[in-house]
Amino acid sequence: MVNKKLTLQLDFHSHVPIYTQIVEQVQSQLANGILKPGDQLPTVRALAEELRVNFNTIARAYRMLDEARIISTQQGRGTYITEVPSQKVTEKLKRESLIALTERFINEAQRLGFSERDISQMVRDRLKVKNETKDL
Amino acid sequence: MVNKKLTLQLDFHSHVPIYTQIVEQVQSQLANGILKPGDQLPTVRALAEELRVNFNTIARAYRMLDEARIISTQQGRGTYITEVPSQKVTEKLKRESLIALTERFINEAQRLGFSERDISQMVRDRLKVKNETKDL
DNA sequence: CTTATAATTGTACTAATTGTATCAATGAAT
DNA sequence: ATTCATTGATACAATTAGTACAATTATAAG
Repeated sequence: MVNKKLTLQLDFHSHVPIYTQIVEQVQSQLANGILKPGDQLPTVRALAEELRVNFNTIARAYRMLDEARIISTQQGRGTYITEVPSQKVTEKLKRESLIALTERFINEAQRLGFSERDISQMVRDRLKVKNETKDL
Repeated sequence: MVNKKLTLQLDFHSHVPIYTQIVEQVQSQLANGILKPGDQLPTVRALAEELRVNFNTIARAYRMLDEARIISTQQGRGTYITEVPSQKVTEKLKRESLIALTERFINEAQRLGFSERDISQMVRDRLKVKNETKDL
């Protein structure tokens, strides 16, 4: 397998800045194993063109990921997922991914007009259903 | 279709405040389908200039619409009609989409390795945070 | 093989665009 | 005249875009 193309879903109407969306999704994909240590990310310009965004916006996201030691950006070479991210980092990443995932979920549900009660009830409900079918 | 220009009729002699007139007309145009979810509204300054009004008046109207969840204003980016599902969506459909949404969420979270406890705890947690920040 | 040059890539700094916050001025109602 | 809602003026903050630059790598000339 070559050139796993980084696929990002941006919501330009979201209140979440583009660079934050990029950061979150890269973190999530790393936590999920979609991205792996050593993988090269697209160049700031390439990704910018693909996402129809200014390359400085990508650069900003990369800088944030770099500061979080998640990627390593090297002028003139490219950007790569950091090798051997510590157990601590991956745990933290997973946690943050879950937070981001949960918030997206809640926002989506509320956008549909559901109350907090509805939402938490539904989560309980689905977890329960999952357990019951598993026990068959 | 691009750049549907927001057209507002203001009555400067009315005793109804300008910002109220703006709020009402945007609401009305949304209800009439003249404005649709995702549509970008003019910037506060652009609309202010067009209507010969101070941009703070526009900002105030936008803020009210934002608080009413009708639009989403984003500093540095712009203002958009909120992506809200129409009333035409039946309760049943909504329910079904919440189920689907919830199951996708749970599956994602479990794929990240989180337990059911983790997941429901995180949902409670995020809902709580949301409430607290709202009350500021 | 060494060196010069171009191409590619990230960085830094600045500007432009957009909404926010605060307070002052205006004007109508009492 | 006082009060209060409305509007305006000004300064600020956040996001994105523009431009020039520096580091690395690739390529070609000698």
